[in-house]
Amino acid sequence: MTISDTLKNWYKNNARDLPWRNTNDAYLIWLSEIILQQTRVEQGLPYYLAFAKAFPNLQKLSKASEDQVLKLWQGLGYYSRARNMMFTAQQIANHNNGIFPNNYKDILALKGVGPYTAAAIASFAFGLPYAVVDGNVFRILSRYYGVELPINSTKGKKYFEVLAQKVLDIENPATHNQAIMEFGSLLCKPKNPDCNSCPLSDSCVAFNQKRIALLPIKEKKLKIQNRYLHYILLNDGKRIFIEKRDYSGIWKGLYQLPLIETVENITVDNVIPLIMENEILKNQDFELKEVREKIHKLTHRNLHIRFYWIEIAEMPKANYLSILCSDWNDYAFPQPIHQFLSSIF
DNA sequence: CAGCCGTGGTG
DNA sequence: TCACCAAGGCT
Repeated sequence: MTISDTLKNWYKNNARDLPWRNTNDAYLIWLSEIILQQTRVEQGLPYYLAFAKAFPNLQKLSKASEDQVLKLWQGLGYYSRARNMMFTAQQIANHNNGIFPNNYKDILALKGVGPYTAAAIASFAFGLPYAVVDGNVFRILSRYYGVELPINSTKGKKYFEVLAQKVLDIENPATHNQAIMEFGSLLCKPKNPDCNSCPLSDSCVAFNQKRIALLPIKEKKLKIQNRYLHYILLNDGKRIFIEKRDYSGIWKGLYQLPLIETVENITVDNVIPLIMENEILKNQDFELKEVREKIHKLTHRNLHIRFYWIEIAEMPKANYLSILCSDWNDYAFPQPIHQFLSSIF
């Protein structure tokens, strides 16, 4: 019994029934893999179902509007994935006769597709012998073989790539890849792995040396910085202003309320003059109805967000998109803004 | 290549 | 509570 045999045998008895495992359609497999990047199955599943329904094939996706795609992607995070997916769909539709590339090199060349996703698509859709190396694989291999190289170092990544490829069952790459990831996801978990029922524990270096909790090793901690965002909900009873974010920084291409960003965490009283200086409220009478605060934590930022709910007699002329309050949910908003608007309207 | 890019679950 | 981190990739 190889480690792959054990994993596949375990998988046969423990696999979840997931929709992208019941198809050989490269488009649907690609869609699922993009959605699942840095995303839990439970979180990505409803998005996959919605996308597969709205865009059952690559042609349909290639003709979609960016706003439509971003609206479907709303709440999933890492919004560049959605834009890269559109770019790739259009490229394949327009320059490759709509035919999804069927070899590793060409799959890897697609925008938004890196080594992991290329190996996943190549093996699941085309049965090609490429080992996936994701967070699960890092964890399983580092524990089973007792590898102490940091998984986020160049040296470590290279080492685990080679090791994963060596362990791969080249006769059954698709099943092997599904099995090793499912095993890592359900049994060999980051915390409290179920070593008591693990079929590999006898020969697992980390288990035998009681170092399960110490592996895999990850170096460096990223520093979390603060940002201070002041969003203005300007409302005349019928309409509000919104705008589309640009394609730099967070929340690329999503919509937001008129924004003032400050370098420091200044008080509400000190923000009011800034609001009054803003083009949309210059020389206007307005009433500040309510201020709400929320700290929105990203992986690498703490966003200190304040919403200023301002009532005004008549919407001024301004370089914003004026929409009906009742239509607010037609637009893709970042999660904190979506939650705020959802509590208002 | 180190920093950037979301959201939500977990212990 | 809070650090960790999940089927990573881009620049």
